[in-house]
Amino acid sequence: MVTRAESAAATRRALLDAAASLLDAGGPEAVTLREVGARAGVTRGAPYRHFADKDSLLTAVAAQTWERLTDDVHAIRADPSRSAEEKLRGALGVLLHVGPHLYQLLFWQPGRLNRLERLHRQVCGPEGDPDAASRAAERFQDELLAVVADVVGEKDARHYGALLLTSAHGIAGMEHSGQLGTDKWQTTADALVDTLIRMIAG
Amino acid sequence: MVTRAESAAATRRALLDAAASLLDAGGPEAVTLREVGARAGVTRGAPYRHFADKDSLLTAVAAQTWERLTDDVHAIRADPSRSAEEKLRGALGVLLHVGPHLYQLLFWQPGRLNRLERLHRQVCGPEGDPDAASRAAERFQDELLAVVADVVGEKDARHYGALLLTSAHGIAGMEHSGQLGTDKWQTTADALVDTLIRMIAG
DNA sequence: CTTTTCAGATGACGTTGTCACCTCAACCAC
DNA sequence: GTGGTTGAGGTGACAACGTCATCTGAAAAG
Repeated sequence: MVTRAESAAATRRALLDAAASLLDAGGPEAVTLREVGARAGVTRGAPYRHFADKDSLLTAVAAQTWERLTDDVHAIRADPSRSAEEKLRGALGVLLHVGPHLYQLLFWQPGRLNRLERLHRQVCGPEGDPDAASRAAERFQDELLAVVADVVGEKDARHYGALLLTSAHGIAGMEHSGQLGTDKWQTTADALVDTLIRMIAG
Repeated sequence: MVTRAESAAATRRALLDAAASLLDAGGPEAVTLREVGARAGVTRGAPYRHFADKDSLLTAVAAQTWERLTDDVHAIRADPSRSAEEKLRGALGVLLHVGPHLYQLLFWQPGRLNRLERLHRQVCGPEGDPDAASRAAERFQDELLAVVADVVGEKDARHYGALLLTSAHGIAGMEHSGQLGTDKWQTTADALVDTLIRMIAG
């Protein structure tokens, strides 16, 4: 016997998984609410019982992904067999190993707010609550910040943390657009991360 | 009296300008072929006389933008009143001052090839010609490479050029998503670029 | 002048996000 | 138990979009 809440939660999970799977495999254009619904075993209108609109669904996928990445970095941070520098390399590697399309979603911000969100902000005041995805991304950045602090010290952690995060972000983007392996640069993401860490820590 | 070629060239220019303007102002979702056509004074079907499809139009906008940026960097490189380091700072600044939506287009790659392009490649052989946008982007990178070489020397130019380009790319992306001015990092794009150049050149 | 060419207009089609409305089984108070 | 409520999901419909086939008219070519 399945209760209604269980069924709904399962459907919501299935919708998120289907969206992430479709995005990872076929890119943003492959993510249609109709196909997401079909993969989750429901029809095109059902997602609107769980998410305000398509943007909200994608935002939820991003939040879920950020949480997974945060857990990954947390696990690396707790691994006693790695040095501080190796932990930093691993933490940045977590970002660099996300699939291109899913990665783009992590740093994507939805368009204008839809009707429902606008109503929600109007009712709960302009300070409703920041995006769930933004908060999840912030937790990831906190974990990364802690790893950086173990390498360069608490004092310079913010400064070098921002530099490392932005640089890793750019390395990921350039790699995903296939512009790192060309004849011009002839380098790899790993080599660039190595150079960065050596410049900062070494 | 306007000849037909002149009229067609003017329409093509108007289409490109309209697309760039719409993208810059309203983001990707505001760029519809119907609105682009209307801004250019034609109807929705006319763009297909100048571009294979919407992706080709956007690619042409990207190519045009890359060429403008290349000229900007070239002008900075020829300015005798700046030091090599100042030229490098200026060249990276050219990238960082592109509007968010237009910037995203620069590093965007269109989806699957459409029918017409596929036919073209099939007729002209698999080695038709690489994307016009890719070639324009490569020319920009050549200019940047020359600026970097004047700072770190010819030998290390490729290595540090890749690092600078990827890092600047990431700084731009994080700034555009509004994640640099937060309480967590409290830094600016300029400060990060400064740190980078000081680490490499200083 | 006749014919060809080609930029542009127009109608149509399939797909998509979204909403209003309907259904029906799980839930809840009594 | 029973009757009313709730809420997940299905369905029809609509507007907007990219795209194509077809038509038109004027510039170019002969």
